Amino acid sequence: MIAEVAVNRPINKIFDYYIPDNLIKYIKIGQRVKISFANRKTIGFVVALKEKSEFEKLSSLEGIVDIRAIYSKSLLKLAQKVASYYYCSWGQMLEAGVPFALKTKKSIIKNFEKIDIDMADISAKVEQGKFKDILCSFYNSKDKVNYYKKIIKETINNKKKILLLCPDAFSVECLKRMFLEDLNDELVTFSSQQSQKINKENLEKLYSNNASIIIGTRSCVFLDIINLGLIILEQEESEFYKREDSPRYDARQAALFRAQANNITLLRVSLSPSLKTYYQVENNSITAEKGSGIKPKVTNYQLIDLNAEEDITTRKKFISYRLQSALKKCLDNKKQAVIVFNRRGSASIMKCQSCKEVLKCPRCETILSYHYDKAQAVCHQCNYTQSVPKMCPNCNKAYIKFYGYGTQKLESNLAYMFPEARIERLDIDEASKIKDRFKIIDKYNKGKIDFLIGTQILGEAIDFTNTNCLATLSLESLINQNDFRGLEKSFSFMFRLLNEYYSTSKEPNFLIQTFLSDLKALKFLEANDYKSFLALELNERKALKLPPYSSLSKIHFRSTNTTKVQKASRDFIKRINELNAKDLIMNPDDIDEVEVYKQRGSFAVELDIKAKDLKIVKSALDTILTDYKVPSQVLMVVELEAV
DNA sequence: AGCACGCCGACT
DNA sequence: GTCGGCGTGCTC
Repeated sequence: MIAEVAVNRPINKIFDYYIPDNLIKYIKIGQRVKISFANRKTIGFVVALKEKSEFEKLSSLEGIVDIRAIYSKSLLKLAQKVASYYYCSWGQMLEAGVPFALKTKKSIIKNFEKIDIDMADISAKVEQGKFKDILCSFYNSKDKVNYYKKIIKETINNKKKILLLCPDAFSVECLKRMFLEDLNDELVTFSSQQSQKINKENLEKLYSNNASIIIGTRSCVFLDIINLGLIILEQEESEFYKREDSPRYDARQAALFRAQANNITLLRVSLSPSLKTYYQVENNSITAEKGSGIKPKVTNYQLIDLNAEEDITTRKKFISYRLQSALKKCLDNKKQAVIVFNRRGSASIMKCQSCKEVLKCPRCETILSYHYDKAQAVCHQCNYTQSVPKMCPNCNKAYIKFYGYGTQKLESNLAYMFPEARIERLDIDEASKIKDRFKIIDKYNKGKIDFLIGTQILGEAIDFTNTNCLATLSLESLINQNDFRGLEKSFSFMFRLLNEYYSTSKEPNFLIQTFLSDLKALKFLEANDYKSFLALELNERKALKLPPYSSLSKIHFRSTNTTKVQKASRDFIKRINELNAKDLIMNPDDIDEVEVYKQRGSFAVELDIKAKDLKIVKSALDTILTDYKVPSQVLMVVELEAV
């Protein structure tokens, strides 16, 4: 017998392997197998079995990795579809979908006699149902979770299973906690932050058909689930659904393909739907369903315009008088406050007083931030860390001076202002692990913290009941000028926070302290009118022909060799230009305008391909990438639909 | 992706 | 003379 094997290489080809007699009775489609490929030992995926091969000089399989097939036939098909959509090989996509529990290479099985689980063929059963694509929005996470519980029970009653996809490991843990009481026996969770032991136990539980709700991150969209009846996308607006490295697929797109193939419902859930989804609702490709709950009214809203604030010393401390008095009132009344500030560290810039040289990351060329807890300069891009030289390393004439604010500086300023207050920070420096994040959140929820300073990692687990002050100082840092989606992202975050806060706080005060006080969008925040905000933003995009009124994809080239990235990207531009494709905009379109930048110690180029719709971009990429070979030592990442 | 093969330039 | 650059082709 012959196995058709897909390998984790950028090769659009399937390779035949002879199955040795002793393995024939164990081999299954969807299993991983140990093979020798191009003189190297590697792992491949069995995508089909057959009696004969056209190829004459076949090698034999060297072993079977999985007892149970990790992919059903329909999942293999799904992976193939997603692979061709995102321009990677079948094998690369299958590799990206391997369950967390099976990712170690230790799982190679030596003893083939102890096989007792054999469920691989059960999922051949085809579901009868109807495909639907629905957006469901809520004002707060409590309403959302109650709705989840209701729809999960309904689905379970129909003897179907639910795949609940989360953007990150933190959300997986949040939902797990919320479901634990009611649904513990039915629940399994998967994430890279969970221990390997738990991931394994849960996979075992899923495979032995003892789980009805499967909660997990991105790659779980490829989990083999028998009788899947519903896919939920939690926080559908989150960018974390997109994989950062190649294959740069979007789990939301994969989930859509899966729902379509299985004739089931894809439920997109959000407290602040993305502009793209909202646009699709407007154009009737997604159905909007009204979530339960009442829209909270915004009261005691204060916009603190830093341009108008008179006291310079206060401004220097970055805490305005009005914020200071609101915090004092909180403390006096034994109430809590949450202060949102999105910049980590203490100083955000370090500059020589003489030559004006700024300390930069040698790997990324980004500006380093100072973190006083470590007493080190840190790159927020790649985590590069160095000590701060006393004298300027460039001119050796003067001291390095610290400018700008971060959460650590804010914390120390608040501690100076309110020595009696219990202040803590919730940022990646303070809580890099999810357990630590929950420790801080639980402490706050128990009333053991007066002021909590948090970055955007402030999740949905915070209980605002006793919080009488929510302040944000983050508007300017959230609105990233380099990204036209900065406004959407920052306001989506603010609306989410605002609605959660006003739904739970008994005596809410909301303060926005900013220099950007005349932003139009702020009015919609005060009115809690997210829909009008989206409409405003859509108008802006329409005028500038930006997505969703156009389709923007990116081609990334990376290498440790500058000339090689430059050459590769120039060659790519030439190929695009030779197509003479109508309505296709390449940026840059001139080979002399290629800009190489530093990223984590290597060199990178980013090319934009823009058109009226995705079809035009895809047809150009189809023609170029079919016979395209990425030059050696260069990494190419196709980022389809970059926004 | 890696690696081998093969064809041209600039060096001990 | 040969060492080494990288274009092309192959991997069951």
